[in-house]
Amino acid sequence: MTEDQRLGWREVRDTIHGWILSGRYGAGDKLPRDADIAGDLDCARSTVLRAMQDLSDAGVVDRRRRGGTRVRPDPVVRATLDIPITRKEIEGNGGRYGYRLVRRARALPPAPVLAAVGWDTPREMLRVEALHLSDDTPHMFEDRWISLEAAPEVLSVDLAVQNANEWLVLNKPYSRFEVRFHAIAADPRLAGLMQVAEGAPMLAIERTTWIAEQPITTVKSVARPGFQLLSRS
Amino acid sequence: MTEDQRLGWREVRDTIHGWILSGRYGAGDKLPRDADIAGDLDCARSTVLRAMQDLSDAGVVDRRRRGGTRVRPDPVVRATLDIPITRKEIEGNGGRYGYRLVRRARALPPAPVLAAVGWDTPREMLRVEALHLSDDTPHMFEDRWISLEAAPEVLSVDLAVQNANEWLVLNKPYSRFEVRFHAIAADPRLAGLMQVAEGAPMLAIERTTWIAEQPITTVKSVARPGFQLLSRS
DNA sequence: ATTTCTAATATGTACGTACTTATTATGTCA
DNA sequence: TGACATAATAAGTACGTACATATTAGAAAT
Repeated sequence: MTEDQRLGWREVRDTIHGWILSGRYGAGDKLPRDADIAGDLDCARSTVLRAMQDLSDAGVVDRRRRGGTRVRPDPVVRATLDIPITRKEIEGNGGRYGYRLVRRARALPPAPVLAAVGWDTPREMLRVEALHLSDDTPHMFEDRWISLEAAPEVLSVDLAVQNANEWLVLNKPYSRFEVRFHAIAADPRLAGLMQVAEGAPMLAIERTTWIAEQPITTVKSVARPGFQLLSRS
Repeated sequence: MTEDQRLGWREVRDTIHGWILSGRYGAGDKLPRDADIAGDLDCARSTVLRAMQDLSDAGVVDRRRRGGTRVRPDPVVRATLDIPITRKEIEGNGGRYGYRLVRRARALPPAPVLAAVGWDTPREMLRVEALHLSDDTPHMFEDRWISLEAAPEVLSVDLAVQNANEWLVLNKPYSRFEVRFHAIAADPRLAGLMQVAEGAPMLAIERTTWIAEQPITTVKSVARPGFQLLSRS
């Protein structure tokens, strides 16, 4: 009746993590080989491997093929956060979703946009500005630039009706993306669009997506004051 | 000579992801059983399992034990971001790290702090305010509350010398945490401490950690203007 | 019709083997 | 001493089997 079951990979992970937290292995120290740990804990090497891969994903240890496993010298807090489709987020909070196209124009991207997509020379892109509304009050403003090379079909989409974000999500898979978060002050135009005081602090989320090194779109979304991004566990 | 190797789990993952992106399986659709996919793609079920678990982690599909695998109806962008130890971040950017204790006092936590740690009734905590400096200019200000039940030893640490964050990282492992990001305006006191204009927009990062349902600490860190959090891939 | 039990089923876990691959020692030659 | 090839090593991948476990569909009972 005593709990003498074999260890599962989560238990193995927590055991190893415990060794690190207790100081038995400090920052930079080399851990035993997977095979030896497996022997000590009486489980299969593949179980230790799984445990170790989880610790590696969590940023607790570094693993290299012949170099073994070491405790990461610079512990980080690794947060995973989900950025939902704005419509879903609003509807999930019980709001009525609304969408308003503010601007749609072909234009040459300015320097910050070029930097975001990683281009040296400007090439014409489609610029789309839009407001997402929750119960008719502004929830988020987005200023988006779309590559006409990666997504020429977007020119024939009626963006007054169809939300550019959702069209892209459905039609333009990406292989790589980058997200930045920072705080900005509402300039007069943004303040007017979002119906907030000029200079109000707002959370900006900048996202860029690529497919095979070719940029698809870059977007700066600015959220309603009070908006929070949350990540648990 | 023709590339007729068996598929690896990443290739299997990308193949399945391709089915979803191409619309062959739409939002909410049920995918074939792992075993059938394994048969179709000529690989082991465990390889499909691995691929599927990756897609599940990435938020692309939902898996349930007897219910099978379905395409997630609400695609999300899942970003993983590393929040480094402030000292490491400053030193990594080539700055000289400095630390200044602003306040250290026992106090009863106000409502927002109670809400963050999940307490109903206030119990005395240690409040620590500190500035992190890069080359003597303010980089980040933190307002921290530490549970005296979870970490009574902190009372005997000289926080004028030792940074509370680093002491906690080294001495108080946590099992669960929560992070929030939002934008705030600098109030007069914060503006003075951070040497920015009153009302300047700043990125606030609020973190709370628990060990076995017992809160350890909650901290609100406010970063220098221009500070960005970045997440790739 | 509603609840409760039971069986079927798809994913999840664990194991052990065989083989691959990246990386690091080390040993040889110039 | 340094450059370069070579061998040793530890993690990574793939597979197949056996079993565990959650969940759901359907049958049986109320």
